[in-house]
Amino acid sequence: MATRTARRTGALSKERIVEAAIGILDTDGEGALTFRALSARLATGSGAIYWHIADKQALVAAATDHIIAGVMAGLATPRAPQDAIRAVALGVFDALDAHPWMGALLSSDPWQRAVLRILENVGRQVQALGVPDDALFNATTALMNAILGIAAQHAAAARLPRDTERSAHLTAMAGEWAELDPAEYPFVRQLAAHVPGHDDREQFLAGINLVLTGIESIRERSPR
Amino acid sequence: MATRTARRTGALSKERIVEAAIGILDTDGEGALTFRALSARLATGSGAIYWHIADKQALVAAATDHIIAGVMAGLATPRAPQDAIRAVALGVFDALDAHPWMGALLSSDPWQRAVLRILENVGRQVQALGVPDDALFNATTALMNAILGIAAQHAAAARLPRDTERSAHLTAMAGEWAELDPAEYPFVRQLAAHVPGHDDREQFLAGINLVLTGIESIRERSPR
DNA sequence: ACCTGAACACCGTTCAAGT
DNA sequence: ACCTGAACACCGTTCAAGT
Repeated sequence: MATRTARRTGALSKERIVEAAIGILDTDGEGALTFRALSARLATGSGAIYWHIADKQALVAAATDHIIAGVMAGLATPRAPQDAIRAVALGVFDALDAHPWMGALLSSDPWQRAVLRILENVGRQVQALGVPDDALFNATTALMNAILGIAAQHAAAARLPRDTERSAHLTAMAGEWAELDPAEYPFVRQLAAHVPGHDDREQFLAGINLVLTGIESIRERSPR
Repeated sequence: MATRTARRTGALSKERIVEAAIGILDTDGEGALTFRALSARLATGSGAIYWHIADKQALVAAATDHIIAGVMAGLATPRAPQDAIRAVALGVFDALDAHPWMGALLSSDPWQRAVLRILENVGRQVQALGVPDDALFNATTALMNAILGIAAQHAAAARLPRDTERSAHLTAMAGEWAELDPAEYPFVRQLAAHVPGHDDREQFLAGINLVLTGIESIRERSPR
């Protein structure tokens, strides 16, 4: 009887759990992901989830990995390594835009699976760029810092609950910045004035390009 | 009667609370900082703290700011902007080594006070470097990413409870890395082989220098 | 083997009541 | 104005019991 496993449109599985978690995170934010909410959505007991996943951290890590794996698989692979690196970076940027809750994990756990996926992809391209072995680690880390730095910014934005509260928080922050002692914080105040008008994505790409320029100049310095 | 305010070696204050919090965080890690533990250490009621500080996030932010402010104040200011930038970066690095729990906040809240302090300091030096206005923001952000990237790494390390558990976790992680499919993760595996032997601080400084090189090459490209 | 859901051991935060 | 500490409204996780 094949109906046995189909009792509830298929039994619980790690994949089903991860997909449900992503649904909650995307719709209601990271604060809404609790084992109670998750088990309600899956029409199961709250303890059942632990049969398939170790704990909450593993759950969020699996959700993040699920999305990053999809991004990496869907990437076009351009001829030039520089373009490939930009493609990876923008892929992560756009994924963060759609799933800002990933920022918290990506920027706080440097050795988890999703980060290793990005690292592998970036590292290979840096290698293809002809960067000498002794600079390979530094160059790749600098690019990862640029990518994960934007993850941190999305994480910060994701922590603000809802749109209304979000804009309230933003204006409160802008007010706080304006009140910074001009004698003590001239640079930050000058920078803050430029923030409202700028395009995040373009800004991010410019940061990646700056690091690429730096890597290039190292390569020129020690040819072969 | 002057004895009135001295009832309990001085009344509660934000500063006393922050210092007690730092004590707990340094000794027992971020997991140990609870309002119950904190109020016990201060010999007060758990609700009393809320009279002086808004909530837990504000408490950790104040603790981080307290330490970073001290670091920035104690900095020697070298002649060359590059040296000044390196001094700021290493100051933050060493503070993170002594107080790894700061990593979580520094790497996750880009607009909090402690981060603004670092940003102000770095930004001024980048300006002194003669970087043109249109590249100023990018150059400073790239340096901040390098500094806050190391904060994230310290945060990850700080989350591991005690030394015994820590080394167990590290070997478990090394084992996990070794088991990564060699066909899928050649770069990560190659990099992992180099990790055990390397000096964190030196590595960090090399990353800062790479970004400085990149900034230099931008400056050369568009003089004045 | 897989699932249930009550129970456990915590949290941060609030607030009526005190001084 | 400042402090007390019980109470509230949650959490993640465990585990005896079921199928």
